[in-house]
Amino acid sequence: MSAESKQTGRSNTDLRKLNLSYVLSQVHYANSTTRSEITKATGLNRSTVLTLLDSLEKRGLVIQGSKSDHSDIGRPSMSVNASQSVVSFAVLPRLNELNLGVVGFDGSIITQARLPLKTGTTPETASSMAAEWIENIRKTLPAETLISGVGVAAAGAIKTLSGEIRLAPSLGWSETAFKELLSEKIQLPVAIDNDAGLWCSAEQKFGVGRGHQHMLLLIGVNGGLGGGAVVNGQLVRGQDGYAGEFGHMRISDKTQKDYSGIPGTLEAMVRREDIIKTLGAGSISDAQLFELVESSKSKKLEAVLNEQTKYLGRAIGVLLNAFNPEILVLAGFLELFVNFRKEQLIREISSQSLPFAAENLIIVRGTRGNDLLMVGTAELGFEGLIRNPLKYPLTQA
Amino acid sequence: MSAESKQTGRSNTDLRKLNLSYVLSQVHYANSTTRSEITKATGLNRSTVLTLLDSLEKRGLVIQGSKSDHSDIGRPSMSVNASQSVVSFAVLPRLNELNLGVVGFDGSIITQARLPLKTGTTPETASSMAAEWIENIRKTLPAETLISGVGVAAAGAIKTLSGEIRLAPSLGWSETAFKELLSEKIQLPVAIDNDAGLWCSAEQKFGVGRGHQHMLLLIGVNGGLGGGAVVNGQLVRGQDGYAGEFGHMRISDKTQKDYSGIPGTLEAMVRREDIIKTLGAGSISDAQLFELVESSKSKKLEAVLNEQTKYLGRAIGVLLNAFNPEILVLAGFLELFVNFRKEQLIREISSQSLPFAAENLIIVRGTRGNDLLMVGTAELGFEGLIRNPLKYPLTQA
DNA sequence: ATGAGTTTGTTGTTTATTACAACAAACTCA
DNA sequence: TGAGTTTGTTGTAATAAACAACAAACTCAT
Repeated sequence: MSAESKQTGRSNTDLRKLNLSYVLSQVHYANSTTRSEITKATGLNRSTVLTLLDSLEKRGLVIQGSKSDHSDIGRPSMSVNASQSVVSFAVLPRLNELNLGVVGFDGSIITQARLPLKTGTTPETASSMAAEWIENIRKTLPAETLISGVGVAAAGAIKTLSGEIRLAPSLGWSETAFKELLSEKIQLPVAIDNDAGLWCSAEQKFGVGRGHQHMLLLIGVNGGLGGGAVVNGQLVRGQDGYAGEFGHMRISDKTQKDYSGIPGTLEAMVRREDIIKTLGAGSISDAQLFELVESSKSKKLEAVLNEQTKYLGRAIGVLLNAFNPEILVLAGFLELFVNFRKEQLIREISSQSLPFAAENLIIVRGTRGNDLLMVGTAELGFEGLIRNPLKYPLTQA
Repeated sequence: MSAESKQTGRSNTDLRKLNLSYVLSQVHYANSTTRSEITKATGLNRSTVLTLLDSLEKRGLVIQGSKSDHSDIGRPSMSVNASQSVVSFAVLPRLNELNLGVVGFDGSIITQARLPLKTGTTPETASSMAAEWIENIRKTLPAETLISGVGVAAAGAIKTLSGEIRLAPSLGWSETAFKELLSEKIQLPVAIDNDAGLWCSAEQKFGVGRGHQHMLLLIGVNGGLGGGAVVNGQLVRGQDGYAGEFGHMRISDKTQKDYSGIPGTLEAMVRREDIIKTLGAGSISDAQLFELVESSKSKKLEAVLNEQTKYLGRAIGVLLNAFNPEILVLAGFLELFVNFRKEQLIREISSQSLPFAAENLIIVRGTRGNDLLMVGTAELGFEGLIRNPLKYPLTQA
């Protein structure tokens, strides 16, 4: 499909920008690589790669090492690494905490903090807390540090272009211009997106979805079920950024409602709470949950899981028919179904979707831990830099 | 998202290829335009556009007219038109007929034919019929005609890259390498895709979806319900080309089955047949159907339509949550719901999806008639040419 | 009609960027 | 230790777009 996406005529300068951008993204996603590998990957001439890398190095974005350890024949190629001196901030407001971090362009988490967030904290207050933390950290960073930007991840409906949080039930926020609120306090470029979508994107770039151009992610937590889709290597955001709300897909005539009040949706039918209740457990982690499920012999649990697997399979079937992805990632408590119900799940999927859409599908668990989401959120702050490596407004720390 | 899609390093020659491709697509989609408009649209220098257009004209792809009728101030800009001497063939095998056509690069349908297709005709026979017709037409074309390629559209599961028809129920075909079958008979590049997806793409390029980057299409005919999605200006095909099978989305616990045997799907709940039966009508066209519905006072029809609107709204809600498109196109007999049930439909949609995903949505009828699909199918034959205007293997007629 | 004002076509020159060629450098291996 | 191989580096060539200048073709006011 070569419809006009938004491409326009390209000049010589644009050509260089494209090549710089591609080389920089190679370095960023590979973290550590060599000049000769970049030469092979780009298909550009050795001397051209030299020029490109030199100008990236001059800007402080990459570091060319003297030699890379290897044992191949021929002169060893110079190592190329993403600079740790270029950083992006990640801001993740959540139910009870404000999770903050500094992430290096090499993908390392340099610092992070968890500030408690009282219920009812306003966006105004939360953004001030984040701004203050960022300013304090900024002072402690080495003088040569360059700041690329700030990424914010929130659970809810986010209008990505304008940076508004339309509704974030777990935070009790609505209709807030959060991007503006934060950016005017810290004078840095801020981007904001839905957390599930960012997770999806992060799995594709750094996690289990590496190398896949078409993927789906479903993630279940206590208060909801979200998702994301990658099509042709790009996260699907839609017109305003509300795409990927797979939790609210209605798949049943049943009347039980999800956290948004819509009946019969995936989020209404597949609930962590219901499993916890059946187990008679309290507030436990996913890991603990999986242990309990594994050791349980409860018939009632069996029934609940059967029912949930049925509906999860149905929803996945719908999504496969729509997207025909290469890989499906189940994260959060949904890992449970990969761990203990994979066969049943696959049966449900195949009985409820066209066989073709599922025939080459890979189903995997998501990457454990919250580090991936933090890196993925910081990624928002790197996007502008990668798109335009030499002109993007990098700020001195 | 600037993940590595499939971009690679770009040379000066690639730069020219990109610009040629962009200019050519501009001319193709606008059909008739002027040099100065291309200059504005591309942002390239006047002299550069001159060079680009000259080399396209030398290859016989565009025609630069002496003058364009206008009444603006200043020297009039030269008109630029897509050449009608460049053509693509469209092949559309259907239930009872083989629809064939020659489409000019300017979007005009030059010739078309409908050959009867007996039930049970094999892919081998059908491809021979198509090949024979193409060879005959080829002889009648002016000597300077250049053939870009052949596009095939079929209803069913099409593995687009390999060109296999995995299953086409209405034709009774399965597991057929149709692309290979046809291409070896005519020695022309052949591409094949799902008809609903092509319709969607055609609506975006030439029809009601013009200018939209995110759109959805649902199309209902007698034997089934298909769809397509455009994300970031590109048709979503997925891993193998099976994406967009919205008819087989399961949205209900009910057990009535669709034409593929899956229960409770959109295709099972919203059926043209059921409306026809309620009306007591026989084999009628969509236009006749709409007239009958408009004049009917039947309570039974009322009930059937209410029920179908409910499920259609539910399915649309699911899709809006997934894709957040700018525009939704309802085509085939589904136009009915835009004509007579739009308010109810919108109510159903909003009660079953997040309000945000639908707030800026445009709902429209599809473009009437089969011409659009023919043009869209021929488009498959133009894709290679547009991607690489100077090197693509154009064949003399 | 006529000339000022405006926009586009065309051509020669300049600038930017990558490719190419040649050689030096750094490694492996026999 | 030297042949073979691959990479780094540098100077030059090739390619493509931008720029500048002028001619051409039109509108509009006088």
